[in-house]
Amino acid sequence: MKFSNYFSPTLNENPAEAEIISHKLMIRAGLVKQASAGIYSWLPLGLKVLKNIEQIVREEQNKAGAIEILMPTIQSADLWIKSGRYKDYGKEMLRIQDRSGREMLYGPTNEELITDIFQSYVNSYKDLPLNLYHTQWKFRDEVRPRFGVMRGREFLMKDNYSFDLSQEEAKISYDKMFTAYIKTFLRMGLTPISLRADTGPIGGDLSHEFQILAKTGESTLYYDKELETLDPEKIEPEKLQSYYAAVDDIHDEKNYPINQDQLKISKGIEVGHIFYFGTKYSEKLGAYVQDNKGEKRLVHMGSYGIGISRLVGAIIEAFHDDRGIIWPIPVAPFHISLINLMTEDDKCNEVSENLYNNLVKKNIEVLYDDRKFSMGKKLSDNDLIGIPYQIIIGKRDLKENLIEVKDRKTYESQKLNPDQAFNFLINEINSKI
RNA sequence: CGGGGAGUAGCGCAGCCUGGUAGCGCACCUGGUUUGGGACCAGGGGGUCGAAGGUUCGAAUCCUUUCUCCCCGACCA
Repeated sequence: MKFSNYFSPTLNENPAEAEIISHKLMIRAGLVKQASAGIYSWLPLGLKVLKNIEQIVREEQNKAGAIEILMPTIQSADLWIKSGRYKDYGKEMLRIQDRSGREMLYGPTNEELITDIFQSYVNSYKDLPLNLYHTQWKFRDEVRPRFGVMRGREFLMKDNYSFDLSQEEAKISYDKMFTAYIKTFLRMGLTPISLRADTGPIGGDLSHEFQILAKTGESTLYYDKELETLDPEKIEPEKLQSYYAAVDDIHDEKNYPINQDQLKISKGIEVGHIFYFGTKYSEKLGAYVQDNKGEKRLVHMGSYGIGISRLVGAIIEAFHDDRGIIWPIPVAPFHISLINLMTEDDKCNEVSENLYNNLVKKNIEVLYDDRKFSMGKKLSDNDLIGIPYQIIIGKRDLKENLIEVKDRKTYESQKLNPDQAFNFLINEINSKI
């Protein structure tokens, strides 16, 4: 993509409305624009990241055997009245009426709808286990939205729902999702810490939340340091669940079950939550199957959520410096910023265009900064946007047929000729996607 | 929902106390000069001062009402 043809409005100054670093950077780098409190428009760069995150989550869900569907944002109140939550949810639920005065709502979650879908079609234990998911916008009318997309009222969430014949089988589904979650966050370059959690208003008996480490995180986590060094190929859910991990209001300084030198303390941001809640909804909404003896049995359910839009902010909280964002390659909006410092110079243009075309042919995503701005403006804009690799092409080095390849994270750079740079980056990026 | 703060050009802000025809920086447009870390010179465009009402000869400024946004707290993916 040529920057001059793109739409990526960057800002020099910090927006008055933003408080935390990820929010500031998201606005300055032109990822989102606030539409109203806790509601955002996603601009091209932000949308690319959002889609990349969504896709990683999707791939890991599919690998774990979940099946994708798509449920609507607007739901009828009927099912919610049946489940009892139309009353319980209170003012957080955005209630609306259609033209004939029918009670509708903008879904804050989808247990009711999914259970209804399930009970409409599934009648036999032979069809279990079943695990359905979708990635859809939700709306929760928070008392106080804040922190940009990290705590929006409208937010994109992947949520899925597992159906099993028994509690034992439900635990197997639960552990599959647990494993998928760890793998998902590791793939994004994050360090996930899983914590046993209170089940909260969704109700039930087993629940874990997933936090990712970030210096600016809201909660303080105390956990076994083993949790920091997980091999995505060898995730053992039972073992991981046995490790110590607690948030600060649960952790007891004087009494915790591991050695002091095993204990790590870090800040975290919650990005996922999983629940096993048994037959709570199947009971209320009548989700039964027949078992092998022909007897009707309530299905055991679990639900699993990942805050996709929140992750965009959380990843920035985890990866940034004072120059801007530092995207991990798997979620980055582009792989390479190709910065042409001298768009007036024929040689610079020629080398830039060639390299750009060759990289694009190899399916590398390149943002080619061909804008007619001064060098400093372009360099700082690209640092702000945070694309993981930069190729800097200027008149000075080109006299010796050299261009600069810079790592956005370490800020280390090397001078290579264009062919070497091409080969280096192809290898580098393909090994990390 | 309780407490606090803010709405003036696209963005960031000054002006308000003490009423008198609205200003700065950035961005934007035109021309020129520049080019290895947010360029420079010259010229230019852009605001019913959040909205409604009131006081006054006169309101961005004083008064009333209202809307919106932000921050702190209680709650959450």
